[in-house]
Amino acid sequence: MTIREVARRAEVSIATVSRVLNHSKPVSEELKRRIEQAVREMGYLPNAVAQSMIQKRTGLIGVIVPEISNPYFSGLVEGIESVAHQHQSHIMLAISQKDPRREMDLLRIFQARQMDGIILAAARIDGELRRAVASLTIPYVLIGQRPTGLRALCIQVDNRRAAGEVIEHLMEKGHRRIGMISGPMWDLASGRERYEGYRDALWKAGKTPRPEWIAEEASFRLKDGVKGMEKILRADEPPTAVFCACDRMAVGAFQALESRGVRVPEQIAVAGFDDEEVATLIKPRLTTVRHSPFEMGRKATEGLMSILQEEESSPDEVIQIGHEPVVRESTTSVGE
Amino acid sequence: MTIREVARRAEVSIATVSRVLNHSKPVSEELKRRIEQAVREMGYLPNAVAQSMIQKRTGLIGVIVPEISNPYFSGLVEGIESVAHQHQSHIMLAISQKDPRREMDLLRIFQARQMDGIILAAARIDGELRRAVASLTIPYVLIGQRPTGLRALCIQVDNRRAAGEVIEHLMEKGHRRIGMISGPMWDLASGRERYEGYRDALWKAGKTPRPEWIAEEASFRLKDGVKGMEKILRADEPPTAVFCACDRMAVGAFQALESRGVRVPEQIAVAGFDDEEVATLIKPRLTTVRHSPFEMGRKATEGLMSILQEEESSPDEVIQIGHEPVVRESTTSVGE
DNA sequence: CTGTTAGCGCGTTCAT
DNA sequence: ATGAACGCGCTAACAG
Repeated sequence: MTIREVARRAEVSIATVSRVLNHSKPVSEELKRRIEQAVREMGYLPNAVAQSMIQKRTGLIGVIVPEISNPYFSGLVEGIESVAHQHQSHIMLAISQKDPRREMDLLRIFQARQMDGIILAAARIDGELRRAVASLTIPYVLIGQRPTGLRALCIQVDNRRAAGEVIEHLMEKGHRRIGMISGPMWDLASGRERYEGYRDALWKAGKTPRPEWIAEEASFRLKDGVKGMEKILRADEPPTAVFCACDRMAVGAFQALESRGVRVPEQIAVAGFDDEEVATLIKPRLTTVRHSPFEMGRKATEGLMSILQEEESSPDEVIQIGHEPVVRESTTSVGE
Repeated sequence: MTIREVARRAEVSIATVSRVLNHSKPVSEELKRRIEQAVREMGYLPNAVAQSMIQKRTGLIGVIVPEISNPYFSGLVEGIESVAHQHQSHIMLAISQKDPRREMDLLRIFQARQMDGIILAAARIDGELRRAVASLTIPYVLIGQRPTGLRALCIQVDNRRAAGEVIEHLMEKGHRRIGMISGPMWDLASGRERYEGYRDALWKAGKTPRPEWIAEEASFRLKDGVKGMEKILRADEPPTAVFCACDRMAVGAFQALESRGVRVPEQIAVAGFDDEEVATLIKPRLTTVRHSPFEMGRKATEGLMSILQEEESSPDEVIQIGHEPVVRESTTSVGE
């Protein structure tokens, strides 16, 4: 079923059919009628692959995320898709499982497949992957981090500042011994930034947290929160408040505290990060930082689209997405 | 950057370059060496769009889901992607927002874009959409439902049976007055199936639930669970156990019960469906039905792939995905 | 083994 | 306003 068959049926040339289909040039009412009828009768659909080849535009955005069963990334993808849809574009979604080699492969594949642009939300962009990104020949946007020495549009949350605000909140509540359950420092860039925000906020207040108050776990899962809190509770003089790198770990921390009979927030205040749905489902409800992965996805895609339209090269810009501390019952206590 | 330039640089014909790149025909070591060197030096990448056009195979699977910020669908997509990846294929992901018109548009677009196959996880497939699916010219797999009069491969959970098992569990616990908080009957197909499983299980046991024990809410969200439970509590003689169409609604039911000082499971037992992560995070932990959206995605894609390879037409088969009731503290009580 | 050529389906000149 | 012919980048069939 090609344009040629439509042309034959309508007894016109393929050029005329193309003109009617694309409204590219005026065509007499008579021929237009015959062509539209033929198209309708045959249920003809233009081959988008052939169109892409000529127009040198696929209307496809390549999206790489480490995982998707995680509200952060699914929200991100939903934001991306919504803007792509507005621009008549579609997304090719690939899940890297945090594997840098797979991420590099995907960059190659997306280039070969002539994506109009790429949105990369990799766990960490450095080493070989950083070089691969740098040598990309198509427009791209980075999510969640700003790799050094890479001119690019980056969309991220100001993790450092947001974490600092949580710590300030805890200090206002009177807490002086504040610990943190952190994920791996070198996995997600945001992990390290949240730790630095914690550290610097204390530092600015003239405090230095004891090493025993800081648990650096192997991943960001719930069980790591459990382990982290258990570790912290073993300190000679445990902290009165603990900041967790993400809500999921905070839930784990809750569980560890509960199984030891430590009450939140009366004995230990707990704060998280991300404001996932679970933050309002557990008791006490969790103080955390709200931000919008959906909005990040939107902004990233809008940025990409404007690059595509204006034919700009990489704008080397960082767009910070808004965040907002949300105070709930898990930190209403006043420390010592 | 085309194959022609590579050929020129290696001083061979484009056909020879193609042969080396695709290992399709033997080429002398000498030429092979020169070509591979040229490819490396130029960083040449074959244009996958041009390849698709010739091979009549894009290596692309179109995936339609109503939403993605929902563990069910993100798990599904992750399963699909994992198998697609094994088969060197990629996925084009589209989010329909449950809009049947958008779903129909997407079917057209996916056909125009020459997808190798389509996986459709629509909320409901009927009316115009059902006709659009039926007239699809490319292989497809349906997720979560079995529309009448449609020969197709369908992957689903046996919602009826699973819901029945939950009810049986409740009856074994001694419950005789069992209610249900259901979502809209005509939105998701699974919603109705779960209700029917509930109804039939009671019917088989010779019981007929009172209408006041059944709350049919407008959607499957948490707040609908709250409303549903409030409604049920207004009954003259409230049930001693309530089955909820999904875990999220069960959480809402928990909240409604808590705000009224009704204790779970001592005064009312509550069960859910889906075994989302939250089921183990709330207290008491939720009795529910575990099944694997990831596995559904895998099975769907494997089915699709075998259709593609064997050139079979629609196999008109229903594959039931395993499920397993998970009994936790929310139903440990013994009813009256 | 290697090179030349003919399309894949379509948009777009260029004549008419 | 319309049609014939070319080419997008590549693979495959055909010669040599």
